[in-house]
Amino acid sequence: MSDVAQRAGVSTMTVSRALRDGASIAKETRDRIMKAVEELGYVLDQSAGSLSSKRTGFVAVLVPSINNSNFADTARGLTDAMQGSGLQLLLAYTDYSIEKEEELIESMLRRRPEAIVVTGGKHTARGRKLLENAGIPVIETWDLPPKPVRHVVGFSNAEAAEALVKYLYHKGLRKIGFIGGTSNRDTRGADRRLGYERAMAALGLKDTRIISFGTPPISMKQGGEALARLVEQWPDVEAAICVSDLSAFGALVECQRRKWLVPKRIAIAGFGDFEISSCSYPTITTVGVNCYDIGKRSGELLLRAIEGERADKPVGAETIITDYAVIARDSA
Amino acid sequence: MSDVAQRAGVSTMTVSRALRDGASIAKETRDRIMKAVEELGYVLDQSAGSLSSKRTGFVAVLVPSINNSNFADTARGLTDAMQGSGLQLLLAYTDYSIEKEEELIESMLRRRPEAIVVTGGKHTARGRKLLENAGIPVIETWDLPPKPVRHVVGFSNAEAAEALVKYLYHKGLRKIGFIGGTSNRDTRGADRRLGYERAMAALGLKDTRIISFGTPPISMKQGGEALARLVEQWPDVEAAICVSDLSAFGALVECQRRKWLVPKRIAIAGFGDFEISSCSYPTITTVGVNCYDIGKRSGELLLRAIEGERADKPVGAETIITDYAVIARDSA
DNA sequence: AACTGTTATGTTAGCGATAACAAATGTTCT
DNA sequence: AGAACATTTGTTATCGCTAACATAACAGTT
Repeated sequence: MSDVAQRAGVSTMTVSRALRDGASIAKETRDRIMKAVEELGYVLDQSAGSLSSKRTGFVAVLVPSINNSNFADTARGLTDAMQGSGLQLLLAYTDYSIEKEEELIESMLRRRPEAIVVTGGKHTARGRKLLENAGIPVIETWDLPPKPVRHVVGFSNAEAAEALVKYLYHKGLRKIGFIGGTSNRDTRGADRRLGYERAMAALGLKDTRIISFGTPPISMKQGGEALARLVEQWPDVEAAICVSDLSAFGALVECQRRKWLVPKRIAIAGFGDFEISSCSYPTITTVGVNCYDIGKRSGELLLRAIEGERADKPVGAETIITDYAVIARDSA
Repeated sequence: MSDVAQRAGVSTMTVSRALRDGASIAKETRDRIMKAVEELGYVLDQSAGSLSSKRTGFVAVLVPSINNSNFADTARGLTDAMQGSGLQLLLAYTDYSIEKEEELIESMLRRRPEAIVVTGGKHTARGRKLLENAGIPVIETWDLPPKPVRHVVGFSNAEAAEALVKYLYHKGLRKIGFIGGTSNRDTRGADRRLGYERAMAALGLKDTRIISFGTPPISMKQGGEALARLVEQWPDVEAAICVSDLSAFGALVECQRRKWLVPKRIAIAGFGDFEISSCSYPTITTVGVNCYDIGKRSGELLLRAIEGERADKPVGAETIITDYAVIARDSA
């Protein structure tokens, strides 16, 4: 930077001002500096600037997987919301493990992000403590934790699954099964199963039919295999709710392979409104959950929260509940 | 850090050493320091450390879209390769625009990454200059640029598309069409179209049948619509090569909707070997391109390159050509 | 002309860590 | 015992930038 300053005949401070906006600087001087910058191919060192200004411009984001288009959409919503704010996403994926999440929280905090967005409300004890003591806005997404760390942008996965069960019930279906992954690593998946069980009980349907198969996130192929197991174990099953649209599609294809008509022989429903559900044949009934919106609104909240911190007026803990809706299509 | 030092009765330098590995420090002292760290909830400030050590630990990665599972796989390969190296991905997406890429290259370079990975070999003039003068290892992926900036990990999209045309030809198909996006923003898509045209010419098939529809990346739905246009314009068409598996699936579903048998009435082929192609019914013939491997091998190359820079022995420009293979399935 | 206010630039002192060297302590060997 | 070396810890000086304040230059007001 001092090279640039020398070339433009000013001090480094003036160069620094020229390279940011909002600073008071004569247009003529700025032009001269920009010319020098261009000639020397100088690129500002933001890591040094961050240290001095105590503003890194980072926002840490932890998602279970980037291969999941739902979370990719959330990340896109976040990026879009932060457009023009000078903030940059620091994205990492936890692989659906809260232990890995703990590690990542720590390594993210080392970068001194100005806010952190995590997926879900379940963390390791130490992970939670790290978040609480981070001294920056924390947003938990995709869930409604009973005891949030601070801000929340999400919805109740259990409630959404309940709504889906009720929809099927109104369609006259009674023998409804649920297909999901084995372990409880995927806490949102576990919540959906819980919602299924609660709704079944509330509707007076005593016999639950649950297949737990495959490590989350359960794939299309695994969805197909899970369906096979479901109908083998309960040949009378009339409908299958799948923990995600991917597995629902796998189940649907398994039916096609068997020449079973969907929803006549068996109804299929998914979760998440992935693109595939509106494009498959038949189209898949699912629960739309506004993934992009979760990101977008998290981003907006986070901008306000960062602004608040900076002005020494922290915003109170906010909980933003995002919409979900049963999307009735052809498969159920 | 000085708080920790005081509490442990040592200097900050000793704390710094305790928090990194490989430094010579007495086990007893380290334990005492770790205890103080734990008690105070101290988290190392890496942005300060980076400035001092001139090592940020960042690797910048630019992909067209994170919503595309192919690129997500590449990102996963990169992450996996860098596991344990202390390097962290700084991921951003260009939205298939080289102008946006230019902006992102600059904003990434401000963070002083130790290497940068970009998708494709086509950049704006300024973008290219920034990469050339960055003074760090540069890897271009997913392509074989005629004049690479430095390292390359990829394959020829044109050649892969040619192989697919030849496969269909050997199956006895002659009236082969191509479905892709409109603009040339997606340079890999354009390369695939080029490969299609070259192969058709080489096989003496004069009549190309090309539908350009939708802004890349072309979706499932658009794939369906594109197929409709293709058969409307050329009712005699026998096969459709789609620029990606997503559009191929859309095309396949459009056929199902019309009660057309695939591949009997029309054969369908995709590109990329997305999960859906092995799960749909019928399964989709496609070109597998080892997305994960591109990331993994880029990561490994990048580690070597960073190591080389550090030891002041820059590694020579390398070009790693990854495999692709026509995966014969049921749709063609 | 003297005062006030505004705008543009410069000066100084860090930000929080680590590199490089120096010093202190302990260990081994003759 | 004293030299030679290894191991552990401390000291000092940055890293490249920006905050905060100081100063200069100029315009407007009385």
